[in-house]
Amino acid sequence: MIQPLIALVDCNNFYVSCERVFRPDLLYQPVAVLSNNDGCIVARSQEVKDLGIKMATPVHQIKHLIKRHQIHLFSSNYTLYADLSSRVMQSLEAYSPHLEVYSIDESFLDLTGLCSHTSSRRNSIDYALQIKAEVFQNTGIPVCVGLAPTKTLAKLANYAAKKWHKTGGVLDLSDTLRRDKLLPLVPVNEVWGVGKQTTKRLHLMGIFTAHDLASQSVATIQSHFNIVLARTVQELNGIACLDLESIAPDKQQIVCSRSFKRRLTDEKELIGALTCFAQTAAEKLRHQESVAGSISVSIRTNPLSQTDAQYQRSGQIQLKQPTNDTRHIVRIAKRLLKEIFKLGYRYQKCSLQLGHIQPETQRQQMDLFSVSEQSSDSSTLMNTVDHINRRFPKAIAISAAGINNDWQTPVNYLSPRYTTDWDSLPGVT
DNA sequence: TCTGGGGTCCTAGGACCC
DNA sequence: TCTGGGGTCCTAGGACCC
Repeated sequence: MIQPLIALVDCNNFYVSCERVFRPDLLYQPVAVLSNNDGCIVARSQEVKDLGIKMATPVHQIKHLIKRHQIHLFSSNYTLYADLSSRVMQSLEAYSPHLEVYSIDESFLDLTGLCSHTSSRRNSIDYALQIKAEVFQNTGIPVCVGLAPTKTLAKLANYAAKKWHKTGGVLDLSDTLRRDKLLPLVPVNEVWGVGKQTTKRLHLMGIFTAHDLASQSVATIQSHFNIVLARTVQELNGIACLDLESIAPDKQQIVCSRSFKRRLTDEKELIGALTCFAQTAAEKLRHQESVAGSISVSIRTNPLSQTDAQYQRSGQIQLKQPTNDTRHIVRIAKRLLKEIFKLGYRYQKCSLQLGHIQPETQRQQMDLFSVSEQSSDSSTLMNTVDHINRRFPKAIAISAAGINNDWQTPVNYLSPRYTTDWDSLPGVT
């Protein structure tokens, strides 16, 4: 039987690399990309990591470092990142018939039988090096490749390929001898699926490295923790428990939420924000040809504020009849907001959540006594709106969404949409 | 003054049923 | 004093991921 071979291809400092593709002058400069609100650091170049700046650090805490080291900042340019991501994934498709796009910057590829026919490790390494070179050639994005018989080990191989430069950005952990050498060097919190809380408890049990965890009996871990971590132990030992999912399942919930640039106190302004969220969420819902059976809305003040009075509440409604009509969702959201809104608080964040999502085609039969809230021409109208908005973004919107939404996030360091907007195409002089 | 957003999965516990 | 047992469904909350 052929040993399975999974590759994890992960882009290096993805958002930063995207910015650098069009700004080669920044290649060896410290570069960071900021979160939606220009509030936190969400991507760092190696130079920034070397300064000891951690992921999700609030910008205001490191102003002095930004100034002293002249760190180049960028607001998140998701349009650009999404486009480059799809180009990376397109390049990868040539290398395996089974590909799972795991996130915006990484994919699992099933290479079983594709490059192990000589059973020499060199062969798989060559294949991975080829993948790496082609992605860079096609997109300008550097990647690292981890190879192993399970997803968890492939993640680990990728971690090591990134950390130890002499691997050349490619590492194969198919060989158990090699695993025995590497796993004792990897802190247990670097294992995929082991987070902060689990790490704390593992430390108390004297488990500090990936090797320590792999040596535990599955039953022990299952009894002290849960099935998820028990699977991780098996995966670390080369026994696959997690399948490659080449077909992305439909989303089970869709969330839209934002922190506001400034605190909102007026119900009208919250309605405006909520209406925007409802439009975005409903559009996503229709894009996967689904309807939602429940809607919930939540609002809160800033929990980190020492001076503001705190308030947080959410409300949910199960719909008699599932919908994907923006107008209907907006109506319900407004009604929910009315129920939970309290005057006199400074609201920092608001979110809208669609749940109980099901395929449109399986929309349940109405019961005998309910009156349809979704008119028969609804889907025609929504399709038309989506169609127009795809060509002319935000051309059609619900009026309550407002035009001057100054609660929206500041983008002080936004780069152009180099690849998706004619007027932003980089020129050559 | 300023601290991201969008997801998934699992578990415990309550309600309810027979 | 004793106060069934087993099953399902739903929800809230925790933990994790990128």
